Amino acid sequence: MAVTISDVAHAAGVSKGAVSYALNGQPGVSDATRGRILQVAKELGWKPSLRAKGLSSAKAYALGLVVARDPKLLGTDPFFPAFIAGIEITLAEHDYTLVLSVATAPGAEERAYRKLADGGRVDGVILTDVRHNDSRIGLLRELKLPAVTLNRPDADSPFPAVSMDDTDGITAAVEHLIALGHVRIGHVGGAQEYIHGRSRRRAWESAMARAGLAADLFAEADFTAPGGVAATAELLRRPDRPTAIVYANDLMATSGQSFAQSQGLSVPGDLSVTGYDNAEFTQYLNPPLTTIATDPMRWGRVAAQALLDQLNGTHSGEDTDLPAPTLLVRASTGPAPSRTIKQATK
Amino acid sequence: MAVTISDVAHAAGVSKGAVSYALNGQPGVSDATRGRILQVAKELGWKPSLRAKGLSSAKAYALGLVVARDPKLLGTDPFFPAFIAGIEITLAEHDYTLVLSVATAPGAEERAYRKLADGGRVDGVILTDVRHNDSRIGLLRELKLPAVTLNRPDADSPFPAVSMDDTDGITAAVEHLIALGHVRIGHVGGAQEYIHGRSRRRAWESAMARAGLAADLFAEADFTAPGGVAATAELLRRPDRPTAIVYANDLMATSGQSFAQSQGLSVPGDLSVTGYDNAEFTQYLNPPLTTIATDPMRWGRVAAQALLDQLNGTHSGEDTDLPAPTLLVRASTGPAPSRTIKQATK
DNA sequence: AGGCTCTACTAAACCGGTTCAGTTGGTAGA
DNA sequence: TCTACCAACTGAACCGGTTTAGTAGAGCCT
Repeated sequence: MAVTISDVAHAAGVSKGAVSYALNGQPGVSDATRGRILQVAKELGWKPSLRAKGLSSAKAYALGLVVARDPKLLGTDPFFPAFIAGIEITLAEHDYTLVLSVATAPGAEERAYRKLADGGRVDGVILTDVRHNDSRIGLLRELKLPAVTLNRPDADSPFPAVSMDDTDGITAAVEHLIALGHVRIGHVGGAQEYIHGRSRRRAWESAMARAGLAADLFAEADFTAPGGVAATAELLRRPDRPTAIVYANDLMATSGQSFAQSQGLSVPGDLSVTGYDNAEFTQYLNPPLTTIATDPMRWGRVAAQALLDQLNGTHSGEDTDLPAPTLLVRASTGPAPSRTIKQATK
Repeated sequence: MAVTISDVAHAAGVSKGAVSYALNGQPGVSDATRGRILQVAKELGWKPSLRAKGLSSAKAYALGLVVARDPKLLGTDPFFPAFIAGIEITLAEHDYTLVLSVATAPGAEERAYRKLADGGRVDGVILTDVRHNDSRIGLLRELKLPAVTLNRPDADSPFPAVSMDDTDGITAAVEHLIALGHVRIGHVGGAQEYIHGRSRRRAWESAMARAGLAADLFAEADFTAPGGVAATAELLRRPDRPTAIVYANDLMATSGQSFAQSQGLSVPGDLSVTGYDNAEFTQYLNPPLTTIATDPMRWGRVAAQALLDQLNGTHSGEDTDLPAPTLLVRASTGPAPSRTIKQATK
């Protein structure tokens, strides 16, 4: 329908091949001819057909991202939109596009990867939310789909990783609380199925151990708000209940803080709380949340670049380490209560 | 690299054409032959190449969505992730994929649409965040790119719209506040450049007029949290400051409520507050936010279906109306204060 | 002058599908 | 028995690029 390479060739009085060489900056045409062809192409408003290009060069000029989340969780996590924006910044510079799949139903995730791979819709994918012994590693290997993972999987993975350490942030949070005099510091973890759920828990354990404190106040949740409530309730029910809780993400911290307040506890008077992610709304909570400020946009930018490098063979093969996120102290953390612990009112 | 239609044809002892007919359910092959071909194709693990299919049938089998937002705002709006999930649900049923573009820099938006159109990367796009006299309508017309708009643009648009009325929700919020005895009900609007910013403002004005109340407590903001703070500050500075504020979205309501509290006002004792969207975190605010519960996922599902219908010519050409979102009363709204107005403490 | 190499280009094959124009064989109708 | 027609299939063109093999002509060397 639009103007094709043949039209340009005809108008410039050369063959299709010459036009292709000229437009791709390849040798095989004189500078004079190249200039004329480019001129004609511009005049005719020629735009290369991605489809034709893809067919002959066996590339899709697209990267894939499969997000497997509960729809409820999707709208709340501030990570993805910023992360995707970062990916786009990189892709826009390379005439690639992003194909996004959202898998909400169980089993839909594997189907989504297969769909992207089978038809050759994408040239590679970015793997987020890496899980313990993640089955997707094997799947992608089987599908022969190049990939980049966010953080290094605990299972053997042939794919380069782009990592943002979460140890430092959690450690800083725990040390901040210890400096405030807290001793019984609990941790509400994300699903331990995720490696970032695990690493944050381990970071909390290590920091506690280094300070000679017992890391026994742990409750596992699932990164969701209701999960945060349940886990917080569990910790507060303990006879030796914590005076501070380090949450594995902002959403759980938000709902946990809200729950504690509804039980008559003052934050941070009776309970200090820290989050993770620095979602924008956390600064408008009452009190504003002490949290750990990550940079998802940068993560997206770098991950996309690593994948592109891998596709054109210029990737070093080594993992990339991003600067660790830092602690952002706000008003949800304060000195440990000096009085004897009083049970939370039921 | 993979198995092609020629491989299947050879293995089944027929021509490429016959295989194509068989696999697409077209007439021209006997049932016996068709069965044999399908059998062979399955055995060989044949998957059609999207690229080849796209080239010969002049389709991309993909829909586009361009999101033009400030990166800061992106992470906070609960609308998009759920909306995109809805789109995916529909697309997954039709072997289409979603190409997502995020345009953060000014001017990037138009480039993004051109990029999607030029190479033939997508067969159509969904237009969100429709603006007053939206220039994208003309652009898409020029690019000959089929589209569906979310809500009907105020400028002349040839594209079908999928609408979710926001009048009812805002009206319900205002009436709820009036029933609680409020008289001075303000409105913090979103950017009036957006048609949903305008329609929410008009809905507030109409509801006030119907109750015989003056609609003079308006402050325009931009749907962002800092904007909500500024607009709230402006309204509270007025001598006849409002006892209730209807916000055009949750993010502004959240930051506005937080700001009012920081000024020593009690919510809802001194000031009642309503939001719009029902972002999950709003139920964990202190107090939980009265807001309007929309259904972005359904919107995405229906919009994608409308676009697909349009592409294969089965669209009626009429706009689709979705059920209006409803008011969700929580604790941020309460009876109007009976005492004389005291100035907010500075 | 003949042979050689190099540049600049053309013609055609190719990617993997769809689709159109024929071809074949069988059956029905006269 | 001859024609007409139809179902079932084949071969080739086609989509719009890339890429390979081949060629014409210029320039250089001996």
